[in-house]
Amino acid sequence: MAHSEKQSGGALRGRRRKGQGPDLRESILDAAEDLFSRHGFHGVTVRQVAAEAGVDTALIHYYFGAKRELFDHVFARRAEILNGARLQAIAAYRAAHTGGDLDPEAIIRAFIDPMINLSLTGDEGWKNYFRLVALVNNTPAWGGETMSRFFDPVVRQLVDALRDALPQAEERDLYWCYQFLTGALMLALSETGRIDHLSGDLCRSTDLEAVRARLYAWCAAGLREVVSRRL
Amino acid sequence: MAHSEKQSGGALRGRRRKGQGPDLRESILDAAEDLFSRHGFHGVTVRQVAAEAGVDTALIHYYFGAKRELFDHVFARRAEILNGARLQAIAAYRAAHTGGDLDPEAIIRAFIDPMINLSLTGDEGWKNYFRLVALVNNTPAWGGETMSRFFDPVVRQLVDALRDALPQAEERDLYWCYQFLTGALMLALSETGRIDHLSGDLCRSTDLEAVRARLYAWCAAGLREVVSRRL
DNA sequence: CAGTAATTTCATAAATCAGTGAAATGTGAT
DNA sequence: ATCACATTTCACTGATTTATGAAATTACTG
Repeated sequence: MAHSEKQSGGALRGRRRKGQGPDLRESILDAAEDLFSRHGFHGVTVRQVAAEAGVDTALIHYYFGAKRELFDHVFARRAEILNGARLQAIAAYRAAHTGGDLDPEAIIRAFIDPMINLSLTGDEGWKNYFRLVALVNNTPAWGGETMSRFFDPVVRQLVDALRDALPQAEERDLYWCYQFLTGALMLALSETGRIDHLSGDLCRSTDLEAVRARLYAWCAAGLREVVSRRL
Repeated sequence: MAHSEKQSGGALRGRRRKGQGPDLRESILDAAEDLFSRHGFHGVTVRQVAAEAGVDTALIHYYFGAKRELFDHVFARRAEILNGARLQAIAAYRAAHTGGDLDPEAIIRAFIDPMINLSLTGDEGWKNYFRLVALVNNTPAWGGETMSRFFDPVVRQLVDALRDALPQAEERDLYWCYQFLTGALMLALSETGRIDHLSGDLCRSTDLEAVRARLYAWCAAGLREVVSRRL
C-alpha cells in the first residue's frame, strides 16, 4: 500500500516517477487543494478530486488513504516552504540589525511579505493554499488545533522579535495584535471578491500590492497604539 | 406546505404555535445554527440537525424545504437584529455630533460594539451566529455574495460616516480598512481558542472586553495611518 | 525477454445522504 | 362533536458517498 508513510517518502520517489508523464500524485494534491480551498473539506468529494485530477478515485486512496489524510497532505505540503521563507525573512532582518533598534513594522513585513510574494508569483496553487489556510483558520471545530500544529513555531518567532523590538510591551498585547494581524491578512489573501463588489471595483481583491502597502501601515500603527495605551 | 414563504410569515404564527411546548421551528434553527457554525454547511447533515433539535428530519423539510433554504433562514434570522443595532449606533453617534468633528474611533466603536455586546449577553445563539458569519466571510465559493446581500447596507453607512470624519481620505483606503477591520473582528468573535493555546492562556478567546479595548486602538490607529500615508 | 514490484483501472460493497408521500396526530373554530 | 387545517411521524426511494479487493497495466531490473 503506497499510502503508508514509509513508502510515501522520498527514497522511492525517483523510482516511482515515470520519466515523462505528469506526476499524478502532485496532480491529485493540486486538484484537492483547489477544491478544498473553495468549498471546504466536507464540500468536496473524492470523486470530484479524481475528476479534476483526471484519475480514478481508487488511486487517491492508494496514494493517500482516507479523505482526511488527503486533506492533511494538502495542508502540510506548502507549510514547510512558507514557514521556511518566513523564518528566513525574520532571521535576515535580525541579522542585519544586531546592534541597533528593531523596527516593529519591519518585523511585520518579514512576516507578511513571504505570503504576499508567494501569492504574487501567480502560481494558482499558492492562492488556493492561502484560501485553504484562511478557511481552516476560521474553522472552530478543528481549525485552531490544525493551525497551531503547523504554524505556531513561526508565530512564536514573530512574537519574540516583536518583544525584542518593543521591550516595554505587555506580553498579552503582542498576542492579541497577532490575532488581529492574521485575521486581516488571511481575509485579504482569500481574495473573496467582496471588497471589489462593495467598493464598486475601486478596490481589487487581486491587487496584493495595494493590500501589502496598507497592511504594513495598518498593522504597524495598530501595534504601536495597542502597546502604548495602558489597557 | 409550510415552507412556502407565504405561510412562514408572521400572520399565522399565533395560530400555529401551541400554547406551551417548545417552538420546534426555532429549535430547528438553533440546532442548525450551532452545527453549521462549527462544521460548515457541508459538514452537517439534516439528520444531525434533526437529532440535536429532537425532531424528525421530515419536519425540517416541512418547515424550511431544502437544506440550503434552512441555512439561509439561519443566516437571515439574526441579520436584521444585528443590522438594526449597528445602524442605530451609527445614527446615534452622528445625531450627537451634528455640528462638531466626527471621531473615526467612535464610528468604529459604533460598528464593533453591537457585535461584541450581543456576544457578551451570553446567549450561545449569538456566539454561534458570529462563528457562522465568520465562516461565510471566509468562504470563497459563495461567501462574498452572501455577505454582501445581508450586510452591505450597514457597511456603506460605516464607510459614509468614516468619509465624513476623514474628508481628506481616499475612498479606496476606507474600503481596504474596512476589510482589515472585519477580518480581525470576525476572527476574534469566532473564539476558536487558538490565541489561548498560542499565548499559554495569557489571552482568552472568550474575553471579549480585552478584544474590544484593543480592537478600538488597533483599528483607529491603523485607519489614521493608512489614510495619512500617501500610498 | 522474463520476472517483480509499483501503479492504475474496474467493479462493487456498505453506509449514508437529501428529500418525499402518506398516514397519524393535534388544534381551534363552528 | 365535527370539520378543516396545521403539525408531526413513519416508511421509504433513489442517488451518492467513502472505501476496498482484485485484476489489469506499466515500468524497471537483471
